[in-house]
Amino acid sequence: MARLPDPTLRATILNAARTVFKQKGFTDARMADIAGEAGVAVGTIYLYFKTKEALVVALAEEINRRILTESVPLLAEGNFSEAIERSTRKTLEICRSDRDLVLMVYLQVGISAFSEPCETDVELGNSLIAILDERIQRGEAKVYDPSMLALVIIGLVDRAALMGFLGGEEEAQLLEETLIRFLQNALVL
Amino acid sequence: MARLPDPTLRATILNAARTVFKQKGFTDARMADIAGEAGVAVGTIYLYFKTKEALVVALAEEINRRILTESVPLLAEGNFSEAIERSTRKTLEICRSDRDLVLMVYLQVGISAFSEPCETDVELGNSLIAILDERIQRGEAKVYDPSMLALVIIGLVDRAALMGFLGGEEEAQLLEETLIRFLQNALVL
Amino acid sequence: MARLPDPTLRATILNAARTVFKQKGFTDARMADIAGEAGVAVGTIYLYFKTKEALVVALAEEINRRILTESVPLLAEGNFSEAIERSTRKTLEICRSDRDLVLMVYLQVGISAFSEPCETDVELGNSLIAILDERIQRGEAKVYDPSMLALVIIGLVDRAALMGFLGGEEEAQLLEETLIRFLQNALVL
Amino acid sequence: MARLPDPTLRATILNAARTVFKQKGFTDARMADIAGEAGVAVGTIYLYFKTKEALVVALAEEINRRILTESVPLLAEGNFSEAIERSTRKTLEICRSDRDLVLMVYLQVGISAFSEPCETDVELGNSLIAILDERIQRGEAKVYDPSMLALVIIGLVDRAALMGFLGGEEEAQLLEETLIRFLQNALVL
DNA sequence: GATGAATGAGTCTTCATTCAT
DNA sequence: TATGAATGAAGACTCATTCAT
Repeated sequence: MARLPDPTLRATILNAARTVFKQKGFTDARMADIAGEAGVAVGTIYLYFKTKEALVVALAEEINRRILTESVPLLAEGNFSEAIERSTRKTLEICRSDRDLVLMVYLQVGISAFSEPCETDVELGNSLIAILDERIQRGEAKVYDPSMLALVIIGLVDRAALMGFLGGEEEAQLLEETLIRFLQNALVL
Repeated sequence: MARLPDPTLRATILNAARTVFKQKGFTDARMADIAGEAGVAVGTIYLYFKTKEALVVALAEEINRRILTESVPLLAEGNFSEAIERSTRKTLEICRSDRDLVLMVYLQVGISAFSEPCETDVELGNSLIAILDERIQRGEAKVYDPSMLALVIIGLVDRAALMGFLGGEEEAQLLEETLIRFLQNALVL
Repeated sequence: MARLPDPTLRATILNAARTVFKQKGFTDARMADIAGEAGVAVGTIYLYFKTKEALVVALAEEINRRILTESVPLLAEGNFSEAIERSTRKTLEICRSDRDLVLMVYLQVGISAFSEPCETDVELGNSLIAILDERIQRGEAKVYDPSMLALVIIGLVDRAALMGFLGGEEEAQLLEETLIRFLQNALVL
Repeated sequence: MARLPDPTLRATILNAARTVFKQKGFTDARMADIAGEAGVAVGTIYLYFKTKEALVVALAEEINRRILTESVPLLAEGNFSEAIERSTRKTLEICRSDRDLVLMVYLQVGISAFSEPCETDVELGNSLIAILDERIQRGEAKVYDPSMLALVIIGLVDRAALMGFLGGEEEAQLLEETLIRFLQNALVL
């Protein structure tokens, strides 16, 4: 019986991968598990993703993409100090609703440590650089090298998101406030 | 009386593990490689380390221990702003001379993400908390929750160290300066 | 549609296992040897048999099945004394043509001594019990507890088959005659 | 601290081996377990036994030796029919008090199937042959080839012992009675 | 004799990936 | 496009045995 071509199959598989990775971790997740969760055959996964690692990268890209479109623009709008707060909260919120994805991003560090950063990593960096450069030009931000600053901020927020997850709810909240003030103090002129 | 346990063997094996992990990464490093590098039999490794992962954890503990004894105390001495600079430079220097270990530490995030933080992680955090608390009490540092602040700083410096390694020498230098000023701005009252 | 499962592959693998077990014994037989003999990949074996021991059990079931269908029915037909002779000769013949399998059956005693008897063991016992009970009812056989008698006979013939193999051809023949008369004297009224 | 030379160490080790083999089976029993149970170092075992298998053979010899000295002579004394009963009961009693050893004997079949029978196997066979031959000469026993008959009887009793153990107490008793009458019917003229 | 640290050969099994259908 | 049977490389770990003390 021919299955109708499913244009959303890629997304279905990716969601299945997320679920299974969350339950079992990267190493213990078997492609067969993911196939089962997605309701497809193992071979089908390979029509959409070249390797198991590609699934992780795609998952990481997904959260990067969300931050890129939902969180980063907030940093460019309005008063810098408030922008930092809004943007940081948004980023942590995104991470919170996809906590497993954040772990994936970190896992990916292991995967890509010796390889190339993925496309959205670069995009995310560039967007941030542009915004920070603009803020510096306008005299709203302390003067840093924008590229390095972007690295520092991404790393910091990323790491804070992970740390928040490893602790409890209350601690996460406290960490969020600390992080925002930390960033404001470090950045706002 | 039987052959006495060789007290240096553990260190020999650990160094071999560092070398091999550096060359091949965690996953591609075979226990046989490590044994060969250490000049012992494979089984001997298992007399000192329960699993392959235990080698990584031990390696991570090593760098934590160095930061704890060499780098953290610098943060407590003298003028806070200068202490931040000295301590940060020292930390990055330690990381630089053991860049492979840093990657290991990051890899360990993958290993221990769902498990307990290792002993030295906790110690490192507590030391930092004590120092920051003291600085805040003395009115030298901006007021943050010390625990959260410690997390933020550890994460930040850690991440920066990793990032520096992924880039070139020049970029690493620039990142170091950026990081120090970032920390100073965020912390010093 | 995927490659269809090869219905003969299970038998091919089982035969290869028989050959290799015969040559090397259970412990020294490597799964790779069996795979090579069968002309399949190692992993393929695991599609049909859960473990190496499962191969032995399957082999043991095979000879049980043959005895059950070819040998046991002879015990029910015609004159009891002659039935004993025919059935015993047939059993030993089956064992002779599959001498390696008999050793496997014995090996299985080691494997399953503390676990459940396999399905065909039970079937074999039940068939024998039914026949012996019938013979006793008809006054053709000396009166024993049929269940226990079945155990005794199975054990005896089984053991004799093994012993015959361990000796030479001539001895085997002599053992066969001895066994038949032994059974006739013990059983026939 | 020098341990006093223990003349019973061989027996101590053998008993430890019996205990551990009983608990874990041959394959899963580690030499270290046996050493621990015996309260000696691993290397010490090798002063008394060449290999792990040698422990099994020694254990098997032990039960053979007991049957040889305690059970077989009973078969030579007095009325044949009663001698069969007494001897069989004794044999099964020996097996019952050392049920683990019987399993070892069976395990040994796996070990020695392709190698030589052990010394006491031969002795046991010869003793039995002599007695049966004598009984036949005296016209007390049905005429069989004594060698083959010995094999049949040893195998039968041995197997019955094993089977009895796998069942319950009551079944064992029933099996014993069945076996004795079976042997009497088959043997006594 | 006794010890037990060191050895290292040995292998079952897994599972990402392929490809015939 | 989808399937899933077949592949086979890969490797952590065990444990019987040795031997320096």
